[in-house]
Amino acid sequence: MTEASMQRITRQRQVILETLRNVRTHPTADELYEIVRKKLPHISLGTVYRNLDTLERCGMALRLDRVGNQARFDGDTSQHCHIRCKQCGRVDDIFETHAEVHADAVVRETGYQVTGFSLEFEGKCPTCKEIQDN
Amino acid sequence: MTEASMQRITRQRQVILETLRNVRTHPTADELYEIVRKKLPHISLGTVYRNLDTLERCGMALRLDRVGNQARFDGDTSQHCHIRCKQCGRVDDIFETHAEVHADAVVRETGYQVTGFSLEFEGKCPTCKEIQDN
DNA sequence: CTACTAATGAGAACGGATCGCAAAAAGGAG
DNA sequence: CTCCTTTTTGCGATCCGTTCTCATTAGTAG
Ligand SMILES: [Zn+2]
Ligand SMILES: [Zn+2]
Ligand SMILES: [Zn+2]
Ligand SMILES: [Zn+2]
Repeated sequence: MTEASMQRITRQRQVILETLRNVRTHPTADELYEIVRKKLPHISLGTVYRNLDTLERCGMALRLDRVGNQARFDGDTSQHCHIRCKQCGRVDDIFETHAEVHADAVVRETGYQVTGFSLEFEGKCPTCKEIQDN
Repeated sequence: MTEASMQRITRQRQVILETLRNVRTHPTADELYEIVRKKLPHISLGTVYRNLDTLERCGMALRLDRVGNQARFDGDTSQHCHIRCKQCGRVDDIFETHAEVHADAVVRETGYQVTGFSLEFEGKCPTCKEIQDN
């Protein structure tokens, strides 16, 4: 399912995607809901969840699986990885991947049919680092 | 908090840790609960959760976050990574890491104080692969 | 043994995510 | 435009993994 093949382009779907693409924060569903509500005050949280799900299945958004206890979403579907602040939960992008990973060796070791991998960094974000230092 | 400094060594705690260490499946809390119940029929699920939490804080167990919608736990705290079957959720170990990751470059790019990273593979496990082929 | 405190069992509560359903909206045909 | 069909929405109920509460139990020091 692609953007073109999505059967209805509703105002809600449009605004949700637009908002997700214009934000760099990898928001949770309810964070996105709060932002979208400024444009569509009567939208429901369920609609946000449903559309995020649809967008993910269309390959137009990514679900960052349970970084913390809530799912986060990413409107940038290009290849990049993430770093998460252990203290405040903030998630930032890492576009230059300074890593070399050999999946073929994993296949030999495990017998799995490997379809991908995710490399995620964790640490303390600049803001939390500064707060700690004071 | 270390093993020695844990204030009480209860039978429940003992059995939970023992069971977790003797299992290779990276069980969820309720899977572990079912196994432990065979030895301690009156243990409660809450106790399993509480002790897994304690063990994690003592560095005696690992919580594998964001594998599916349930947390999974690992009694092997040595350095290794995991591969997860997208179809059935099974998690296996990968002890030989065929990957080279440069965290220092990430520090430069993001300004984070990087404390670690996790590399997780995903794919289809041997069992699910065979089922599909038939 | 007693006294003190941590841990347990049972169940209620919490919270993120999903579901069910009637109403609304989108799109197509004429 | 109207009429009809199908998708989507809003809203509330529900699910389910996890955490919390609290009276009771049990580990440990002395
Ligand atoms: Zn932070
Ligand atoms: Zn991103
Ligand atoms: Zn499998
Ligand atoms: Zn493991």
